[in-house]
Amino acid sequence: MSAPRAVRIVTEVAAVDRPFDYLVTEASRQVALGDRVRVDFHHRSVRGWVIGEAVVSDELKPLTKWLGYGPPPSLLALLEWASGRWYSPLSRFLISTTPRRLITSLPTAPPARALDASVLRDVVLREPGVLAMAPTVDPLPLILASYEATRTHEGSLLVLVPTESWATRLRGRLEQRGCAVAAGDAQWDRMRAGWPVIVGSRGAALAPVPQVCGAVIVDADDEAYRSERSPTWDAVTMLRERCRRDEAPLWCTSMVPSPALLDGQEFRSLGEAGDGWPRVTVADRRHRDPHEGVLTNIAVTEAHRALAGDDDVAVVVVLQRLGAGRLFACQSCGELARCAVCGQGEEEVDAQLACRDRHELRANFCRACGATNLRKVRVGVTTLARDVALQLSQGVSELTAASDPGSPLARVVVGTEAVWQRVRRCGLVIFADFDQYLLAPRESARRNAITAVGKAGRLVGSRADGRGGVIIQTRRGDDDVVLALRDANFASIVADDVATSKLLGLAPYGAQAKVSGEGAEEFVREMTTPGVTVRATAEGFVVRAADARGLTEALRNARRPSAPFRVAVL
DNA sequence: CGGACAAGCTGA
DNA sequence: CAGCTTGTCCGG
Repeated sequence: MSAPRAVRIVTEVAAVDRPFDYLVTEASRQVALGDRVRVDFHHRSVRGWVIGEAVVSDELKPLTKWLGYGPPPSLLALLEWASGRWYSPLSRFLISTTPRRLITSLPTAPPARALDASVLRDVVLREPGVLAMAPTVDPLPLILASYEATRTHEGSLLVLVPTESWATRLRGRLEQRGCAVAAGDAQWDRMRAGWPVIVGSRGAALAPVPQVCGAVIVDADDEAYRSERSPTWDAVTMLRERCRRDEAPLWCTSMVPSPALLDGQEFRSLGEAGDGWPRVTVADRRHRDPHEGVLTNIAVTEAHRALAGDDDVAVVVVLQRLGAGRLFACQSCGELARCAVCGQGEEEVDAQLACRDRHELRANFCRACGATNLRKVRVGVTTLARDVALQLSQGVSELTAASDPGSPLARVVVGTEAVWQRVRRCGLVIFADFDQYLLAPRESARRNAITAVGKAGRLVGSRADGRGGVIIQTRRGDDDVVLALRDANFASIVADDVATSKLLGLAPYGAQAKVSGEGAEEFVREMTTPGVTVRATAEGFVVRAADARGLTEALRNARRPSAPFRVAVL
């Protein structure tokens, strides 16, 4: 008979964000940190996780049963950090790393085998950190180099790509070259056993491997790495912390690194960056016939050339959809109506014009030439598809996120950004209305615009291979972003973004959280920590602090309100 | 979250 | 005042 033992348990009941202690009995076997157990909790039988040891006392109830393996101790510690960092119950994070079925035994992980010399021929190892990588550059050599550099260290290599379909393809390519790869809920036991390589999307940052020996995040600025639902954690921040704890190197690639990704590091380019970008033609609509169709003459000419090629899908016309907002343009000079304060596109408000933030409500006239004939210039996918079909005399497929993924595509496709998922290759991508990107009301709008062209480049190929091209239809032909795209040189854009982030106190030069809901006001009223500021917005409140640590502290120290509230840490 | 228990309401 | 609803408390 061994000495009595008690453990600290967190239950699946998210609303009760507090651990409770239970006695370990002979029946509950040798429970270890992270394991899943069943306990009687307040007249209910619930599942939970062991998160630590506890002091034995005769007031404790015994835990009912050992259920199976949970996250390894190192991941458990990371999740505890994450629950503070993103202000969320620990059980929320634990649930997201828990397999659907119970795992009661683990396989033995194979060794991380050396790769064939032939596979490594063109592979160059890079220093860990952030690498600017042009969109058409294949990240595989970087991943193979990281594998080769870390495979003799204890632990697993985590490889993250933005989408599941990309992960599936990459998994096949790595297996073909001799890597033992595990991924997904179905192979949870393999990951828990420490398989050499893990490949996945955002969730792979929380793969249940006992130790990380290295990690690669491809396209690290992709929005897919941030969770939309609460908790709003992001894979880059999470994996940075995980690699720091495991003393493992982390390589991040990005088409145009954001200030948050760079995190103060210097911007390094991988190879001749410009060559990996597509050939970009700017069709400036200000200097064109206002009666020209939705496609400019140059776009029509290029489209016919692409249709003569042999790509299954020859032409893709992309329309960035922007909620209900509509842009207004002057019919005389072609200039867009923009807010004098913030530069965002303006929309119609009570027969006048104003930006989304309503900085200035003003009369309906053109700031550039004074004319009063402003006109809506935004169209939806359906209208656009009909007009494109007429202009090109071609059958056209409409493609949105709601489209049936199995439906066949015509040689001309008109759609939203859902096209990046469906179309693998084409001859020409036309951005019907690039201003929708340039004038989007977000700090990251400019980088999103560039990234969209990068994704187009993955369909049409780079300027170096000369296969296809991208046409940008815009009324802002002299915009920095448009010029940078034409020249495939983004150094000044990156530098500007860093300067803006410093000025506005955005990550990594400051931290903020959005608080909303009925109890939001009561919650933020408690925040009196020096250096922490609270600002009211239309949706609730924004709490700002000098860094993530200060923000975490301010949130944790504030008393929880009685009314429901939501916190989204950015 | 959800069961326990207390206080409030109702109808015979 | 039993039987039911509604509200608040608290969990090991």
